[in-house]
Amino acid sequence: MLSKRAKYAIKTILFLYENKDKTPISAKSISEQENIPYKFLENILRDLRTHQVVKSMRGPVGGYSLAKDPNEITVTQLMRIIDGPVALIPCVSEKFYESCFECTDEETCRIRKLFNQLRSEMIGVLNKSIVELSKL
Amino acid sequence: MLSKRAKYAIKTILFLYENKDKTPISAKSISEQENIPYKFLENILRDLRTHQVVKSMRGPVGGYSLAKDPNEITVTQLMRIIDGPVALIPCVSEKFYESCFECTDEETCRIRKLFNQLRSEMIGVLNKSIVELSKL
DNA sequence: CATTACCCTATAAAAGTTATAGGGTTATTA
DNA sequence: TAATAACCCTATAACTTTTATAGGGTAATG
Repeated sequence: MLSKRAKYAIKTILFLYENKDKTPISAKSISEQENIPYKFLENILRDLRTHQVVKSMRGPVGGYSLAKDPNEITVTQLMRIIDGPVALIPCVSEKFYESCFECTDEETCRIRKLFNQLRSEMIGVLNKSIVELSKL
Repeated sequence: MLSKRAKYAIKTILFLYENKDKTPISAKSISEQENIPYKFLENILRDLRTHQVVKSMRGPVGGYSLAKDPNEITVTQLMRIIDGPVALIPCVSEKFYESCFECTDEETCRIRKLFNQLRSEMIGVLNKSIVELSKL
């Protein structure tokens, strides 16, 4: 399951994109309009900032705006930043690989083959940019 | 992420299928050969039995065997029995639908559209039978 | 220089995952 | 017919992750 954190992150980025003429937008404002607990949102925004998806301005009239071309921001990226691996088992993850100690041989593991194929298909769907997502 | 429970379930069913000439097979034997904690396995087997994927025989020389044609047992089924929904958000789940109260309108929600498409693709990959999985 | 809004660390409440404990019941087979 | 092997069932413990909340610090605008 997608975590609420990740869902909030996607909603936040979509919101910033669709209101990019009004930026920067305060966390408080995002929180109210998207129904995201304020302090929880701040925490998420910090992650997004660390990963340079979002940039911030301090002081009154400060707030957040996208740090890069929205065509370059994908759902996959956001999921990886917030939730970690897209893959359903760690031994087929591209960015967060870990051997799963249950299986003795990765080369012949059928479960691994199936979930590797699954990961490919998932990324095919999720590699949509925020611009594309906005048009759905 | 796939839970260990689900992974154990898949391994168990695959094991029963590939040793179907020797059935019934005791939980103890499965536990040892597949490296699954015995009591945990019993618990998983109970779920599988309840859902008629597996049947059991008591007494000495008792154990477990597949309750139906292995061509009819799919990975999707096992995942649903053990982990619940395949979908990554509840509002697009076929078997475990729940409205996600964050979004106001399901019809227009773009996140929903994307994850609905994702679920379709996932099921396309995961609807493999144990027989097919065995051949991978 | 007061206000607004971002910034940061710590921690708590709740839920989910991964088992473990301890015993009860059934059916085979010696 | 009794010992034994194996399934059956409930409860709960240990651990991790998720979902926040608290409380204050820091920068920049008007």
